[in-house]
Parts: sequence; C-alpha cells; structure tokens
Amino acid sequence: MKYNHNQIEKKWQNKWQESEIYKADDDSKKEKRYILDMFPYPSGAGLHVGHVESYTATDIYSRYLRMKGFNVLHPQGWDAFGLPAENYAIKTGVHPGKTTQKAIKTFKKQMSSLGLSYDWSREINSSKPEYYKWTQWFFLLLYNNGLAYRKKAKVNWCNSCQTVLANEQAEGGNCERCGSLVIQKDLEQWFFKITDFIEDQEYKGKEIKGLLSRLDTIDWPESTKSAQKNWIGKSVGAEVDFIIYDEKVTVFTTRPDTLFGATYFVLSPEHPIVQDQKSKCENQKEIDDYIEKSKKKTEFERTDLTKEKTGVKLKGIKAINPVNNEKIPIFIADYVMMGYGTGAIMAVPAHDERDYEFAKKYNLPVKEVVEPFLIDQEYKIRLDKKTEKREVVAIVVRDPENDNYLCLKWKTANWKSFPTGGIDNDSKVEAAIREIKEETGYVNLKFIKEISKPIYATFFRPHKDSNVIAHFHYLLFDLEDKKKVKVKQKEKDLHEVVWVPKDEVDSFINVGNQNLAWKRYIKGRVAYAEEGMAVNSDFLSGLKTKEAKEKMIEWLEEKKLGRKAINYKMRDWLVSRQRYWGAPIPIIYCDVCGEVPVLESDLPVELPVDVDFKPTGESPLNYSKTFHKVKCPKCGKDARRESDTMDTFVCSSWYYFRFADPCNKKEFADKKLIKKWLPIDTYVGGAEHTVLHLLYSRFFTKALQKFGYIDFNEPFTKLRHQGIILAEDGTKMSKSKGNVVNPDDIVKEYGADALRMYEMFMGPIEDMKPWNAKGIVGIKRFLDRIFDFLYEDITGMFVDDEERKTWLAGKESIDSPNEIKIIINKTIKKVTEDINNFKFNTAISQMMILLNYFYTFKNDEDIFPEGGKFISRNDFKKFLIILSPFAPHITEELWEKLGHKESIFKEKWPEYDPELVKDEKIQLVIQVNGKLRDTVEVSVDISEIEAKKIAQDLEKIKKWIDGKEIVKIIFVKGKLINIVIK
RNA sequence: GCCCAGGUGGUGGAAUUGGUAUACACGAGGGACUUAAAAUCCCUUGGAGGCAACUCCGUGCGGGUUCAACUCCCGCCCUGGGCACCA
Repeated sequence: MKYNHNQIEKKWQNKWQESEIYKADDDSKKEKRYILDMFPYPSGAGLHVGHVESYTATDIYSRYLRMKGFNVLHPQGWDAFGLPAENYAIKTGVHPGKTTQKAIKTFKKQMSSLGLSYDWSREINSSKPEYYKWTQWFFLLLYNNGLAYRKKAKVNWCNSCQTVLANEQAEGGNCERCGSLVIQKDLEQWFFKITDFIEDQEYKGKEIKGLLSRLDTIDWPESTKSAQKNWIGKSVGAEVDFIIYDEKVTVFTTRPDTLFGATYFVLSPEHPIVQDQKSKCENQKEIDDYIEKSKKKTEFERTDLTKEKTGVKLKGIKAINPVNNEKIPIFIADYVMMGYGTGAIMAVPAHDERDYEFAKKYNLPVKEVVEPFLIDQEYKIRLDKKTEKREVVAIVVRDPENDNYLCLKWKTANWKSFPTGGIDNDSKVEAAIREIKEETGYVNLKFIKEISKPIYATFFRPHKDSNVIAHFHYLLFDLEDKKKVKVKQKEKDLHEVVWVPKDEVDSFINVGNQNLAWKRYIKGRVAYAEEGMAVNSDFLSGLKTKEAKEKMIEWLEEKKLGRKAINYKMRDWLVSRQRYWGAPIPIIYCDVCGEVPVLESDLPVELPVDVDFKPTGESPLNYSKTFHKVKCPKCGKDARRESDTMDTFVCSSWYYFRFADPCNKKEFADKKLIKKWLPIDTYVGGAEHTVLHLLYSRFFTKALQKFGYIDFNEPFTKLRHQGIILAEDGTKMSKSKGNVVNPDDIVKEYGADALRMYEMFMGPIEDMKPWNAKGIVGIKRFLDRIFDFLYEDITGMFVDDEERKTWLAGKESIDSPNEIKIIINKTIKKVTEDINNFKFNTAISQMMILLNYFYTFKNDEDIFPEGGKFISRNDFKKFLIILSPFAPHITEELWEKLGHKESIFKEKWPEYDPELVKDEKIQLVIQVNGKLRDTVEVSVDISEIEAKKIAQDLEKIKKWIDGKEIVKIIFVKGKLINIVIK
C-alpha cells in the first residue's frame, strides 16, 4: 500500500485542530518554555520556503519540549501594519485592512497545511485596535517618562508627490513613484530616546543594565551581537574647545594626543557658527553657494566615498588651537557631518586619512605628531635570484619597552605587533626566556607553545652579522632544562640578504593591500593612523598614544579647555511615519495647551475607516476630518490630532509580551502571566533583523524594567537565525526572476512532512543555501520506506513468518537483539542532543542511518528462522517518537496503526540507556608516522602495552616498521596508535 | 576601508573540537525485476597509477607548530553579510 500523504496529512491536521494538545497552560506547575518565531508580515505573496524553515525548526523544538514534559508556549501572530498593503490600497482602492485580512487567512491555511503546532488561541494582530491600543499605551509610557519627544529632523521629501518617503523609496535620490528629485526637508518628527539605554544606569535604587553591557551575557550569535555593538558605535575620546572670534566651537576627537598636529579646522556646512561668522568672511557668496549645493545633495551622495572631498575656505577668519594658541585656517566641507560628534573637527592630516586627502587637495600643511615605534630601523632585503625580485624580509627595530632590538617582521611575522615575550604571567618561564636570550643572543619571537610539559619557546636571531639567511632558521628551547631542542633550517630558503637604509627601500617595496599601515607610511602615501609615540608635541612628546591621550585629557580638563567625551553612532529612534496603515500616535495639538497626550482612558485612538484611497500619493489620514477633529483633553477647546502614525517596528517591539495574555483589556499583559512566561527562551527569525527589531525590543524591555513593570532585562535569552534559502541557480528568489519556490506546490507533491524534513536536512539552519528540487526525493524515499517497513508488515507481507506474527501481535516484552538496541539508543542520544543544539540536519541523517540498519536487518534472511531475532515493537515505537517532531503526520498515522488511541504527541520522549551507548569494541587505528596503515578491532579499554604489542604484530604494520628504528609510539586511549619511525 | 561569517567530492553537506577526511542525501554509472517505462531493490562512485594486493596525492593558496592539522598559529586570496567621510 502506498502512503497517501495528501489524505493522511489532512486527516491529522483536522484532528489536531479539534484537540487542544498544543495549548499553553497558564495554570500548569510544569516548567515553562517560551519558543517564538518572529511574527510575519502577512504579505499577499503568501508563505515562502524561508518561513517554512524557521517555523519548522521551532515546531520541532516545541513538540520535542512538550514531550520532554515542559509547559510550552508556542504562539503565532501577525505584524499586520506596513507599507505594501497601503501601497496596494493606493493603487487599487482596496482598504489595507481587507488585503491584510485576506493574506492572514492564506498564511494560516498554509501554516496548518504544514502541521505547525501553534497555540492559535493566542493569535494576535498588530493592526487590530485591541492590540494597537497598547502600542499607543507604550508611546504614552515613554512620553510621560520623557523618553518620547518631538524635534525637527530631516526627511526624504518628494515635492511633486508632496509626501515623505521612506529611505528605501528614495534610493538613488529619486522618488520611487514619480522619479523626481528627492530633497531633504526638516519636519517635526517623534523620537524615542533609545540612546538613554546604551549604558548601565541607576533608577530608584535599581540597576538597569544597558544595551551594550548585556550583550556579553545573552546566548545570541556572535555576529548579531557584534553587529549591534557596531551599530551603537561607541567611541571614547575628548571634546576640545577651539576659539573662532571669541566664540567657542567644540570638536570631538578620539585622538586628543594629536592635538598638536591640527593644521586646519573643518565645519559641517550646517553648523550654526557658519551663519554667525559668515559676515566676517571675504568670500560670502562662495560659502553660501557651497552650503546650498550640499543641502541639495542626498545623504547618499554625501557619503559616496568614491567622490573627491570638497570644501570652501572661510577666508579672513581663523580658529585658535587651545593647546598652542596657533591660528589655523577654517573650512566648511561636507565630509564633516552635522549628525555626528559636534559637527566640527580639528583636522590632523598626518594621522587621519580623510584629513590627509583633503590637505593634499588644498595644499595644507601636514604636521607629524605620532611616530611608529621605529627607531634605528634597518631593513633586510632578500634577493630572489630567479625572479630578481627584492623583498623586505625583516625590519629590526628597537623596542621602546625594554630597549631590546627586535625583529619586527621576519617573513611572515606580523608587521604591526611588537613581539615582546608572549607569556607574562609565569615569571619562571619569563626568567628562563631572559636567560636564554642573554646566553645565545637570540631574540625571542612569538612562537611559544605549551605542550603539556615542558614548555617550549622558539627564538630567532636578528642575523646582524650574516649576509646569508635562512628564513626558517629558528631554535626551539626546552625552557625547563634550558636545552636546545631543535634547529631547523631549510636549504631551499637560503637567500642572499643585503642591508638597506630606510629611504632606499621605497623604490621597490611591494605595496599591495597587505601590511598597509607600515608600508604606506614608509612610502609617505597616506596618513599614519595607528598608535605610536608622540613627537613634536610639547608635553606629550615621548609618550605612547594611550598615555598621551590620558595626559592630554587631564591637561584639557585642568585648563577647562576640553573634557573626556564619549560619542555614539546610534541616534534616537525616529518613530513618526507619514502613513495611514500604522498605529496613530496618541497626541493632540491644542492652540492653548500645545502638545497634549491622549488620556489613557481614551485609548485606542482608532484609525478612521471611512477614508478614500485615491492614488494621490499621500496618506489618506491627512484628509480625514473625523479623525482630526477632537477636543483638547486639558482645556476642552477644539484641537487637532497628530496625523502621523508609528513605525511598524514599534508594534513589533513588544508583541512577545502580549502572547502571555493576549486578550487582556486592562493591561498590555498581566504581571503574573508575564512572570510566568517571559523572557522568551528561544527566539528564531531572519538575520535581517540583527539590528533594528532586536535592538528596539531590547530597548522596550529595558524601559519596562526601569518603570517597574517587569523584573528582567533582556527579552530573548537565546536567539537563532535561519539562513536565506536561495533559488536553484544560487541567486535570491524573486518574483521578477520567476524562480520562487512555493511551499504549497511542494506540500501537494511530496507532503508536508517531506517539505519540513527536507528543509531541515538541507544544512545548518543558519546557513544560506540553495534549493534543490531533486534533494527532496531523498526525504520522500525515507518517509516511504518507514511506512513500508511497518505498514506492509502489518498488512501481511510477512504474515506467514511465525516470529513476525508474534511481534505484530504486540508482544512488546520480546526484546530486540543487542545490536538493534545499541543503534536505537545511540540514535536517541544523537537526535536529542542535536535538537537541543538546533542541528536538525545531522539528527535526520542519524535517523536515516537507523532505518538503513533496520532494512539490512530485515533483509538478512538468516536472522529470522534462526535465533528469533527481530526488532521489538517497543524499539520501533521509540524510533517513531523521536521522528514525530520532524514528521508529525506520518508518525501519528503509524502510531494509530500500531493500535494507539491517543496522539503520539502525548508520549514521553524516550531516554537512552547510557550503558548501551558506550562502545565496547572499537576499531583501533594504527598509524605509522601519522599515516593510516591498518585498523584492528579491540576492546575500548585495551591497555597501552597490549595495544602496542598487537599493533607491531600486524602484518601490514610489520611491512612498514621492519628494519627501521622506532623513535616512539603514541597511544591515544580508545582511538589510535601512532608508530614513529626514522 | 572597518567588523563578522565562511571556503571540504559533480551537488547539499558530515567530521566526537587536534586523532580513520568526505557520514547522510542528491546526481551519475552498472545490475536485478519488467514486453517496456516509472517505482523499488542491490553494487560502484575524491583524483592519479596498477591485472592485483597496494601506492602516491587530496579539505581556497603559501608557510609554521605537532607523533598527528579540515581543525591551532602567521601571512595571503576569494565568497557572503553588516556598517561606513563616525572625526
């Protein structure tokens, strides 16, 4: 009989829908687990295979945890506000609520056809007033605590459409819809003060950990954490007050140690001081023109690195450098941004690449104030006789640390780092190194290795007096007996070496993109932006960069000319959207009282539904009179509502709280229920949310903690991403290319179980991987084979076999032979561990191995008539149980066929027997000089002596070692023997 | 440019974290069953040489450490992702 996936899957999906086995229990005393997918935007295109991947992963994990005895919360909802539905409405006039509702229906149907075990009783929809009432409540919470504020900000504005555009609609500087030029316009915008939560803070005796410090403590992918860190972009430095005509102008710098090297001053064109001082300049028109020009430039153009930097000198005025009272010229240039630091910089062309580029173009002086630690450097040049190429193989420099000469670069050693020992916590080792250095004149480089014991160190000699070197010439010392262990020298690497002074190196040094800092600096091509030693810097001269920075800050603070300062790249979160399909911002503008928050009792501020979706290119909200007409909550006079809505990221920053208590009418969620379910134990979603959604959610959680609503600080304890599934040709799936795989088609042809398992089997969940239409047949075959293995037996293929009859009759006490038990137990162990680690691909391959084993066992005709060996029913059931989270339909079906009335998902997850998982016999690997020459089956705990004897007696081994001197034999217990011969 | 992740057969990918490289699956080749095809089952499948036993080579490239390296170290190349005149 053939497994009819369409019929059977439908049957179980219907049964599951009726039962309540996936419901999370608010009252259960069992330990909870909250497993969450990022809730999807219900797009008209329906579910795609990428959704299927992550939803299957969490589904497997949730099903597994339920069987493990946990009280699992695994809900799903809809991130239903958003641009596409609104754009569609503008085009067609269909209300976005309708479009969204339709899409949700499709999504739900598709999810059900995949057998996903969501608790649908907790479904939420961010576009419903019951939900966005609380989004607005959050806005008020932040507003009332000074964390939401309004200020002018630049937006992309299209003059012909008379509307604000999102960044992605203004890409390339032109309006997506009409193609006309997008300009930057200042408009009043709402912001959330997310920057308040970057660092740790104290509030009413509570410590609120910040966005930065907590990153180290959560179980997230490293790349995501570092992306967030990067986004926050903390840099520590100083603010320094320069004087322009008695007016103080502050700059921010991370290199206060280079203050003496400032040769000019640059202001952002938008800097207010430009307007103040303009009148004193000789070239006012030129200045105005430049400001006007840069205003027209889009953000995109201004940050185009390939374009040459431009600027205009403010002729007639100078800035005074507070450290030496030097008067330096002032420029305005749009490579300085008003949005970062203070909008003004001191330019140190010798040590900043951008300043250097600018200085070269406008012929400004370059003053070096930092020098690399290269003093008395000498270069060794290798002459390659064949190619006649000359290459620097070594630079010998003086290490300022201990006055030693060191080999800075020795062929492959790092140019940038100065080797100075390597082990600094073990004084015994250090002393030994020092002694060896003194005795031999060798200089120790960085190769120090601890190989159990003793400790070895590798030393290099600077080769000062030889003109022939071998570049692998080194000594290996045993530090305990201070004995020379080895000298290595390869003859092929002998080269003639000449000494060349610094300036001659220039003509042939190989400037690639390697070792850039050093090589470029040597050639005087670009600024030296690394650390080094301060020179030409008055009281800083002779200090290392780190110390010089500290000293300069100290000096500035003492003289009140500057101060230590920290800057962040991250800005406050702009939440206003001039759009219809979002949660309205609950603010009222009154002519008398000004900006007034809507009363909490008046929430929600509902979106008007009686609006027209004429294709005007503007938000219909602007025209709704019923919406705007309102009385001021303070004075009762006529007032007007804020017409902007909130960024959809606001809705998605708190939705995971709502799942704990989705129908609450009094609070966003009950405190007790939040305590019961949150934080989320495992959160899975696309890597495209590494920064924004995750950062905003962390911000909301921290704000809630600060104001006493919750007592935890991070919403997502463990986070995993799913990788993008590419089309078969290795490119991104896209409608326009027509290479999109529709999961519905796959479900129809192969079944939901096959699709689920195939996507899990494709590779690690987080990897980007191409779809392969043929790959799924392997999974389909696997599922069919399971069905055949059990089902055909039941229906009579082996019915005349007495022993099988016994098995089929359900005598579960009859045991499988040991070999079957062992592999089953190993599989249980592997699958359990792999699910916990989200390594579903290897879990599936292990189950395939198990089934292959079952088949060879079944096909082995000798086994049945003889010893009465067969796979016990109990053992086969264990296999079905561990497979069930992956392939819920087929396992549920077979479970029923085995005579069970209850769902397989009410079963307990099987435990493995640790005794059976242990290997008793192993294939001992015999190597000769590290190469595999033979294997032999022995008991795991074979002794070293015995193993060595066996190994040397093997014919194959004898062949290799006969007549050779055995240097030593390495024995790794339970693994291998390596015979080392000369 | 900076920061992250990665590079293993014809393909997707395994490899207990230094110990038999290529598990599992796809594809390909051969065979069985069949009038035939599909389905199913069995065998072969990294490369080179050899009748064979077997030998040599092989995890992006070049080096190093080690009895032993896909794994660790140094230098480079390439691919993907994020950030980017951030002072």
